[in-house]
Amino acid sequence: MTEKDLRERIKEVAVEHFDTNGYHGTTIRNIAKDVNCSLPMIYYYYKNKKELFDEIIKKEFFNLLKKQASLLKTDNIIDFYTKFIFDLNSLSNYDKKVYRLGIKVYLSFEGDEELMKLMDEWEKSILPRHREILKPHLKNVNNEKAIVRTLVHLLETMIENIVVKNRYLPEDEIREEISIVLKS
Amino acid sequence: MTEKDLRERIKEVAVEHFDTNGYHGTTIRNIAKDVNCSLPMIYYYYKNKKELFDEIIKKEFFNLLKKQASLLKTDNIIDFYTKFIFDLNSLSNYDKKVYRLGIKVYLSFEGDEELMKLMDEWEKSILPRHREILKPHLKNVNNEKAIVRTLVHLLETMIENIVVKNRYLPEDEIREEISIVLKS
DNA sequence: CTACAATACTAACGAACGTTAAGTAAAGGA
DNA sequence: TCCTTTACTTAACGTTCGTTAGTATTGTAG
Repeated sequence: MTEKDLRERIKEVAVEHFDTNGYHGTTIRNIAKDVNCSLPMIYYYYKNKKELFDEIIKKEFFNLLKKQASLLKTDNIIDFYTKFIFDLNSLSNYDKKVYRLGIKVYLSFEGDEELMKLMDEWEKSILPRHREILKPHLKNVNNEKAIVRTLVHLLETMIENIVVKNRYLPEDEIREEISIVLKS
Repeated sequence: MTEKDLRERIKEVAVEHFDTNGYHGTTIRNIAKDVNCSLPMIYYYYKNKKELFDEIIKKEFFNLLKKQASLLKTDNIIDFYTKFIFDLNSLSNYDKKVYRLGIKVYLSFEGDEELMKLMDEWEKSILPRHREILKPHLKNVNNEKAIVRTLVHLLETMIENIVVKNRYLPEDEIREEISIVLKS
């Protein structure tokens, strides 16, 4: 029965349900059924539905973001960003669903104010971080700020395509688009 | 009491609720309360909850898209796209919420398979349409396809920023980003 | 004035929800 | 051997949900 830690299994199934049916569309009963455990076991490991959801965003999603943000970068900036996006294609299904859920909260389609505040803080860190990465490569351009902004916007859509819409983006298409922005 | 058509008022309040709380988080009772009518009146004008939601997407959202897509275009392509995006800032609150709901369905965060299919069809029409618009302006470039794709991706993020995240995007920032892609 | 449709309401249905009370089974240290 | 802790169960609580049956009110055409 306890092939895997039950607490973990509950979370995995919960990700599935929250992703497919949304917070309000997800029921503890259905999670318990899929986990093949009794209903109160969910409450044994998690205080309530909201805490289960929060743990997924706060731990799973932000861990994913941090792991992704700490990727080593190559000296070729276009290679770096291409790889950064392309690797999302091979994220595990679980990670993709966690990511998807996170974006849902990021777009304020779900979650409460507390989670939204976490997202806002994260968002504020995005532009400066990429500006730092791109700084050495954008020395002799006058519209550096706009280029960074455009690139970040472009990255966002590509992430959404892969993670949210579950599309496969080929490496050369990613490279083409990034090049268009960075070689302007 | 009947200052405005009740059927219409129900739909307006429904947009508000679906937008804020999602499909499953929205209750007919709360809609009725905000409309200040009795609960069964909702069922008098709409078959059920799903039909109310569907009408918002099928009629309101797609009308909005069509209206937007039929905008007259200027001879300057950068002006055209800048205006196209910038004008979203001054969409009415109701239209913004309808748009937001539509994007939610577009990203398959909500709605059933039928609605998703409508979205897929719409999505397929996007690239060819912009390719047609851009064709005369991208004659002597070899990566025309990639540029169109990049532009559409960029437009998507800007739309999301304005409509979904409810940010104000200044005209010059929009113009800068579009120029970066189109002048490459 | 009357009859009949359209519009509105009160009240309630059964089902499903989040959550918890209360108890059992197993395990491990004293 | 007893006792405490951990892991788990059945059963039920009260609430709210979508939906509808049944009835009253209103507007209007004859």
